Amino acid sequence: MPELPEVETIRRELRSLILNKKIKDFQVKDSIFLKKPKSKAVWRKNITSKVKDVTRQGKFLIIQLSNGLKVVIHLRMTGQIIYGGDDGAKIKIVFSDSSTLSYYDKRRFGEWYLVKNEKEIPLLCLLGADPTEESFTIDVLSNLLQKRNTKAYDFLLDQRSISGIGNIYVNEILYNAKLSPFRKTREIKADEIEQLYYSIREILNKALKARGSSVDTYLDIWGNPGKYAYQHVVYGKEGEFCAYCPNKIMRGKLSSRSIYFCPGCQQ
DNA sequence: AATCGTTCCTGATAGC
DNA sequence: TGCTATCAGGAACGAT
Repeated sequence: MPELPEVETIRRELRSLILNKKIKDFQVKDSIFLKKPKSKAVWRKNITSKVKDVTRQGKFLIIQLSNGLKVVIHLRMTGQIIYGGDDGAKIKIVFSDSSTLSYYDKRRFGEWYLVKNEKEIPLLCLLGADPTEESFTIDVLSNLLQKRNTKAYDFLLDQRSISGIGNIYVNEILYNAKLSPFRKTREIKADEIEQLYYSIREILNKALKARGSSVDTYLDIWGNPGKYAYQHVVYGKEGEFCAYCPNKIMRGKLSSRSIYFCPGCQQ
């Protein structure tokens, strides 16, 4: 499940690798990933341009081309981007120096767009604050929490409030902040908001330093796993003792996905 | 209008 | 042992 730290790790290294390279060919083995346009031929015709920049918005990876078009990729659950790669790739970008980028995706949920404007992608134009930016302050978080009337867990996962957090980091963040996943956003007090803010920053920064979490299929562009899963304290840790109290980490269901939390610390 | 539950997809694994 | 059923989760979609 590539979330902000994983997509950002990919972006940073991909950028320095493919900047100013010209795309020579675009090979597609499975068209399910091409969301807009859907035609393989239109992609092949329009993608042959130079890479001007590689950016990220939330969990979207964006390859900016000199011809003004943008290749927007969302890895969803099992999407992988590998520099080089093999013949098993579902999509392959070939550069004029013969280097390649390969795309793999076991569960086929990934999304590829080739658009003039990000606004053509429904969720992308609605994305909320990037929690790793300087502009994301305690006040910003506080205002966002007031605007919503939902549970802390659902709030953090909603890409329209804060972008980039998925199920691994939401569980780690809430535990670190000692905040219940069921807590209503408007009922969170000022000192708790401050703690939540620092937990968001700290967990995402540490995950970024460790090059992300490889619990399922995530790999960096070299095909190597990230190391943050070794630092997970609640995600996938059902039944293990909490580090701060005598309780054990519990697993439950919220909004039809798995939540992991300490019933003692996160009241 | 905003929130909540269901669906998509396939590989891994629990359970009979 | 071998098969089937269930689970995993990001975000669109439909229902409330």
